[in-house]
Amino acid sequence: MPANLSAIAPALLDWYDANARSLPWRAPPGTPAPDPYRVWLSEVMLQQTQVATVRPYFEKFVARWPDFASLAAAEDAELMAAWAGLGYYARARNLLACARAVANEHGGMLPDTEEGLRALPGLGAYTAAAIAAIAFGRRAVVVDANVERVVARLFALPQPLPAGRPAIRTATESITPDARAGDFAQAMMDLGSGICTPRTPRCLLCPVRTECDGFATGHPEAFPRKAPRREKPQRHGTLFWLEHDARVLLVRRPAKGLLGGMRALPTGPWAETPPGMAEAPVDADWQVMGAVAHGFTHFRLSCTVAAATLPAHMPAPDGEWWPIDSLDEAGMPTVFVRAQRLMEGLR
DNA sequence: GAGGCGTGGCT
DNA sequence: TAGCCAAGCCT
Repeated sequence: MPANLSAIAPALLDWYDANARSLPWRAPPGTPAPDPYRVWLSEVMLQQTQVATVRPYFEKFVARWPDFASLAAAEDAELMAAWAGLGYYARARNLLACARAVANEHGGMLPDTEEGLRALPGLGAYTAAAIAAIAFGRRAVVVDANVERVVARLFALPQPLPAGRPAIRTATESITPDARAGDFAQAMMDLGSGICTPRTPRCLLCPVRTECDGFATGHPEAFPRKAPRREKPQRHGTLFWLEHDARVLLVRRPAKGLLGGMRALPTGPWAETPPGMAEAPVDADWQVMGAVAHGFTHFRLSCTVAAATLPAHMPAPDGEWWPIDSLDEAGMPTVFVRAQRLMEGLR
């Protein structure tokens, strides 16, 4: 354990006052708390997603839906399309459910306690604590992947993740100040993303280097230790590009599961071996146009792209005929956009 | 507890 | 360059 626990928060807050990143959802250090709506929206977008990726989505969302009432009134389809490309699409479904709960059951106001926030869709232990601290000034123990790394190094905690999480939480609790808990949390995350980085930490720039047991070991990058990952399996599939009258057939994927609720090209099964034209939307003269690859969280996907035109006099299958010229506005996940780009390259 | 669930940046 | 990793949540 670091010799002087009480020195960590003041040193970190001083550093934050001078070095805080300027972010569109963040109030400058020392100023009144930012709009809870913006804090909530940014925190959900930032779940497992880096700042640079989130920023343009955040700007687009607040311009279009500036508060809970406007977001609660959005159509599911337009919300899902606006989220396309950001990933983890359950977040978008929960975002809408949460906005509607706030608008309809909480008088348009976000609960201002960790417990109240935790009960809302899409808000887990981390996000509830972060919003309580950042938007409402509550003392809350905020632990994300950055904080895990910073704390595991400060305390040189030897236990591998995920088993070591309770010890990390206890250690974080021991250095969280009563005042400015929101700034403290954001300072820890700025430190983790810019200085206390995973591979090669910039310890010479670190404001708490002198308190850091991991630095003292000479190998801070060794913390936190992690259990080995499982290998990702390879799967194969077919994406179907069915044209008719300068339009292409799109479908809505099932509400839950992979890419749930998103607009997409029709697909066959994603299996261990290439499925060929199984489950094509119509019986047509399918031609293989190329292939696209994509990595998901837990498997890799390699897809054949097959194209055809709708045979004359054949009844149209279920789905939307989307104008090919405006396909960018359909809001499809990335693997389908890759297939779209492939087809555009062949025109 | 462990696995499902996206995507892009970095080394 | 091919992993590794990320402001996690839900079941």
